[in-house]
Formats: sequence, structure tokens, C-alpha cells
Amino acid sequence: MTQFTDFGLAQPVLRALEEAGYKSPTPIQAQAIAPAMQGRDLCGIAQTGTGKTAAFALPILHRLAETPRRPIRRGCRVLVLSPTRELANQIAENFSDYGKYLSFTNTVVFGGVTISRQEKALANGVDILVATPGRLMDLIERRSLTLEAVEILVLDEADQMLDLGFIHALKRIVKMLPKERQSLFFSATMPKNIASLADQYLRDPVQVAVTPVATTAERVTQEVIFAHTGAKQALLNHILRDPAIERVLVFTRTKHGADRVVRGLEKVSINASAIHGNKSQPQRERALAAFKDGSCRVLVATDIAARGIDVEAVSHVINYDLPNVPESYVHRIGRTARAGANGLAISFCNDEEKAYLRDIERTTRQKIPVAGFPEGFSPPSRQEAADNAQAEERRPAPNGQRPGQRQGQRPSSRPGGRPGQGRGFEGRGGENRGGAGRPARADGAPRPQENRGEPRGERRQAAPAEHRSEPRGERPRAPRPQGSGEGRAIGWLDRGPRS
DNA sequence: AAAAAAC
Repeated sequence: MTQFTDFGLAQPVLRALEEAGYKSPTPIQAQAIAPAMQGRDLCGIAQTGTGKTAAFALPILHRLAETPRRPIRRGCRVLVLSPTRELANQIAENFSDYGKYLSFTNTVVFGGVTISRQEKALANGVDILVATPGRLMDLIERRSLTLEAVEILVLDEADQMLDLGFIHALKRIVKMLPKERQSLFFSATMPKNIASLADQYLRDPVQVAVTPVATTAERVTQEVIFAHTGAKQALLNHILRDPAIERVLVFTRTKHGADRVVRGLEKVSINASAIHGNKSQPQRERALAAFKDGSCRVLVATDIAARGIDVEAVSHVINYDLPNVPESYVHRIGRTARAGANGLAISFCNDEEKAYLRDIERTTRQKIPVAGFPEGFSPPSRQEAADNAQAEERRPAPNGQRPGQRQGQRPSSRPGGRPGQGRGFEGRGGENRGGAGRPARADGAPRPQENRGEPRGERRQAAPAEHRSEPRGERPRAPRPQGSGEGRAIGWLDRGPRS
């Protein structure tokens, strides 16, 4: 069996790996590290959770260590592009971890936080820059960043980047890169548009594939519970009353849905926070940090967190809404059962979602066992649920607003409702600082206030499939978080003397 | 259709 020591990685990299307790590479690492170390281009098909980040971070650190040189002013030697801010942060943390015994500078830039600190961080150049496309373009247009000296390009989650409409930004970015460079592409799936992009940008790439598309993670026990829309919240509240569920990720289909679920949980005194694209960056960071450090056991998320968010010891994933894209289901449940742990994925399915369920089962080529309601749970009738929803609409919110009333014309610009502060002028900045001032708890987090006015009447529809009810299997105990959970603060890798 | 992403 291959060990990390077999690759001939630079000693400081090996030392960091050893300290982290990593001995043998995952399949993607086993295939990707050697060619990437040699400077080959790479096209990797791998889902998150396969050890993809280390698969490119380790050889990149090795190559930097082999050819130490000072980055040019406002330039970077390695550019890593990520579709979401959280993933960008995480990639940068990984570089910091694996590179802790090297003296490279590593910074991350993304939107939603003040730009001036990022500009300062780039002024003297950095070795490794992790970025989301929008802020990257912004920095380039401001002449705070140049890509003329990039030696290695990494495109992470390429398929999601394209889904999110980053193709134009991507093309502009790649045009600015030197022709002579190493390019590493990673994608969970390889649809035609990604394949042609790879064709265009990669030179004689090594193809690496480790997981067939839409393979659900092993060790994730899956089940589906049929519940009409009005019963879902009560069902969730009931399930989460079990204190054995220590860290649970709840997925909703919409941003409003996420906020609504959080409010529903809070009504029964279950502390939860939401993470989605309408939240300010500080709110997003607070929510994720509180979830990671255990001060908040329930994180309600849109698909922003479906990919790439690597939180240890997520014991349960609950699909409050089924995703209409089967791949999304795979990514979501892949958030649990990570690092050798077991996990349980429970999906709520209403009449309208039964079609999605069939799609998911077809794509993953497996039937998801149907579970009945948990013991002691009786769902509200559709009528009751509709009445409750109506009452909820009439009930004034604590801030004096009625649910459904908009905060302003552009609710997303001031998601937390902090008067007088735009989202770009608070928080700790996007660069890789020591994390000073990052609140450890979500306690002070502003409550979501974007409400919605959509009536909650149940749209009835003929129930197509009759699914057999099965007894609920034994639930896995939530694994205890290892160490601090949050990990150490992201730090600058202080530039030491160069050899 | 919704998701995220720059200001």
C-alpha cells in the first residue's frame, strides 16, 4: 500500500502530514500527487470528501518548496479558484495546515468583506492565493492584483463553477494567465461543457477519476420519511429533540425556507442557525464557526453548504426538502460519515417531491429505505398545519414586523438588519489573518429577519407511489468531535528566510 | 426554479 512517504514529498510537508496523523493517501491522492508533483496538468473527477484538496495542495506545496522564489508585487504563484466563499476559506486553511513548516504566504480573497485588507495582503505578492471569481476580478480591475506570474492554476468544483454562471469570469481569468503554467482541474461530474473546458485549458492532462458520478458515500445510512409540507417542521422538531443528535446539517431548497426552519426550531427552543447566500459574510462565518465549535448543534443550509463544507463529526444530514437535482442529494449526504465515521441521512419527502425521489433513486441506482414516523410522533393534519401557518402569518414578529414583510427594497444587501452597516464593512476581512475577533459563539448573531409572505397552504396532489413502511433502524450515535473542531486559526505562514 | 457570486 502506498504511503505518503513514498511520493518523495518535501520533508516539511511530510512532517505536517505526520503530525496530522495522515499516513496513507486516499485514492484520488494516490493517483494525483505523483503526476502533479512532476508538473503535469491534471483533470480529476472526484467528489468532495475524497481528499481532493490535499490531492492538489500537497504537490503544490512540494513544487513551491523545490523552486523557492519571491512572488512579484501584487502577484501570486499559485491561484486556486473556488465557487463559494466558505470553500475558499477551507482550502486556504488546508494550505496553512499542510504548509505549516514551510514559509509560504497564503491568502484568501472573496466578496462580502472589506476589500482594502485584501489589497494590502496582496501588495507584496503572495505564494498561494485562493479566491472566488467575483472578488478576484474586482481586485484585478482595481489593479491590486496581477495574474501575470501565476505558475499553477487550480480550478476546484469546476462543474459547480459553471452551474453558477462563472464561465465568463473564468474565461477572462484564464486569458490573463501565462500560457506556460500547470493547470489542475477538479470536478465532481464531467458533463460536456466541463470536458470541453478541460480540453481548452489543459495540456496533455493526466485523467484521474475515483468515484463514479453520483455514488453515495458508504457508511451513510439513508432513509426517507413521507411527510406533507405542513408536517415537516413538527417532524424535524421531534427528531432534533433527541440529544444524541449532536451535530446535524439540515438542508432546505430555498434561502427563505432555511430561515423559516430556523424560526420553527427556535419556537421549540432548539438553537439553530442558518447559512445561505442572503446572509452577510460575517453571519455566514459566525454560523459556520458556531456549528464547528459545537456551540450550535443545528445548521440549516441551502445548497451553499452541500459541497465542500468539511465539518468533522456531522452525525446527521436531514433533507428537509429533497433537492430537485439528484447530484445535490449525493453531495448533501456526503457531508456526514466523513473521516471514517458513520452517519445517517434522513430525507423528508412530500407528494410533490416524490418525483425527485425517483430521480435520486435512479441516479444513485439504489432504493432509499422508507422509514415511518418516529415513535411518539403524530403529525399535524393538513388542516391543522394550514391553520398554524395562517396564524404564523398574522403573528407579529418580535421586531414589530409581520412575517412576510420585506426589510427593504433590497433585502439581501442588509441581511442581518443591522442599520447603517453594509455587508462589506464589517467582519474580519477575507484575508488569511489569525482569526482575531472571530466570535466563538453564535449567541450574538442577529436573527434572520427576511420574512416571506407566501401562503403555506398545502397543494394537494395525487400520491403516486405507495412506499412500504419499514421500522426505523438503529441510529448511529453522534461521533464526538475530535479536538477543537474548529481547528487552529488560519494564520499567515510567516515568510522566513529563503534558501 | 433556486442555488452563489462584486460593488
